[in-house]
Amino acid sequence: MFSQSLTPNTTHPAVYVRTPGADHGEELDHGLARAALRKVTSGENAFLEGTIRSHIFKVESGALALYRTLSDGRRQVLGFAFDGDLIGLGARKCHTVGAQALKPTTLRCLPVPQLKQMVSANPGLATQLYEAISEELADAQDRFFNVSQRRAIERVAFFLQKLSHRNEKHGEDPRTIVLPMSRADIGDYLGLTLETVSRTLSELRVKGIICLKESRVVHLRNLNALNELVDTPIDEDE
Amino acid sequence: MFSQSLTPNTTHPAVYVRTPGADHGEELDHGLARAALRKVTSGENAFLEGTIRSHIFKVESGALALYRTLSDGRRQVLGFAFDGDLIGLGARKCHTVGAQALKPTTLRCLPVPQLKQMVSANPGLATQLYEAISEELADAQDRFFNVSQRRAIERVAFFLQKLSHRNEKHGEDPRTIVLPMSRADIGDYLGLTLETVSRTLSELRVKGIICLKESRVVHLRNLNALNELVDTPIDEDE
DNA sequence: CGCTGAGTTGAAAAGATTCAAATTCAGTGG
DNA sequence: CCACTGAATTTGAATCTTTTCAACTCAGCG
Repeated sequence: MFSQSLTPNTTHPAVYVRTPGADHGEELDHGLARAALRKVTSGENAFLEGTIRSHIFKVESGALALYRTLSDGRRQVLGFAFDGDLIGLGARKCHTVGAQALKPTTLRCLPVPQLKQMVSANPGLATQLYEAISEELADAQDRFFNVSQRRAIERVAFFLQKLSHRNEKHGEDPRTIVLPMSRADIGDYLGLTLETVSRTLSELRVKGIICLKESRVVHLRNLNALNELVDTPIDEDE
Repeated sequence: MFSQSLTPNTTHPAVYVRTPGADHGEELDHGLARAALRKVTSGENAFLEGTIRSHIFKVESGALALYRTLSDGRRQVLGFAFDGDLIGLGARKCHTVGAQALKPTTLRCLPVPQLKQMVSANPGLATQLYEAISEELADAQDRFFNVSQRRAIERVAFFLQKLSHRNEKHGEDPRTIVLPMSRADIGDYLGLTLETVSRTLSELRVKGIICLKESRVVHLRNLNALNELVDTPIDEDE
């Protein structure tokens, strides 16, 4: 599509993949299980934008924000990574996004040469990586779809719905969402200011759709209403 | 990253790849060269969203818009494809986007089973597809980056810059851009209304950055100013 | 107990959309 | 060849949404 090759100054977005329902293959998991553990403290970067992609990582625990920085200092959060997610994948030599821990986080680190070795030893792995990235792209398009032409309330609903589905997949309560990220991080992810995020959460609370126990703990009181916000972009009644 | 696995109702975005500077490998090109030709008229769909992905296509001539449709009928254009671009790639069985011709277009059609055969015969092809998709993802992130948090004028500048770079790569005049798509298509691509796109082009004209010979022919009079709009999102002076 | 950072809320301003009207253009049929 | 029709585009004005700037609250911490 239009997008890829036209970009001139596109730093290349290493592909940041999270394990889908099915995982990336035993081969990969096996290699990762024996990989070194690394701890990063809250606020620390697992890797920086533009640095050599020496390892790929699997998040054991914690949470990270994947971001790019604008020339003027603003940043765009491209996604969040949680336990079980793979990050740092990609065909390019350098990381095209940074990965900053949102809280204390532990990572398995698999050196890229070792990954390459595994791929050449096991051709099926390349296909798995292809599929994983295909998922990633699907996700990026979905996010684009749900952000670029939508109102703040729809964007925030989309965000909460995603987290809810994630909880569901992990056998956790889909109605209780613990946010490891700040309002600013959410805003940078959804293309909104932190004030708008805050206001919108308040609006959802007033409408009885969510309940804010603490500022970082969201309880979804009305999942149907939330889903409707995501599905139907116009003609939402009060 | 966060995006991929959380999505519940994510239709899957077959990966729509265009040939990067380097192509997708002789193997693939070879297969495509012998593939059947198909003509689609302006407005016709090469394939529809949700239908079985029976073939992948290479655009021989013409132009297409790749889009998804919202439940309320609105649509999101995810990209445009021009001659040389590959479309229809992806790991999923069904197309997750539709591809509508913007003008009379010819396509090479390679059946997916044949592609699979080629991949199994040539493991390197899987890696090439991986890299191609990695590019595609890079592009999607770049677009997201340049749309979600930016003003209309910056979005339109980004769009024009992309087309200019594309021309450059193809040995065409980077200052003269012929738009095969309507203002509405551009709006659906940039997350703006068609009126805003029109107004913004007028604004760029008034500022002397572009010159509109015809409504579909844009001449870039001041590339530096255009690039600045893309690079620096704030503090643009009049 | 005062700091500091995160979050909330208010009010004014900026930006985009919506609705509507006018204009241009391409293609058609007389 | 020209008027006519419909689609695409441009432009205007009112409205709506989000941002911006600022004030205020709250919790954790030295």
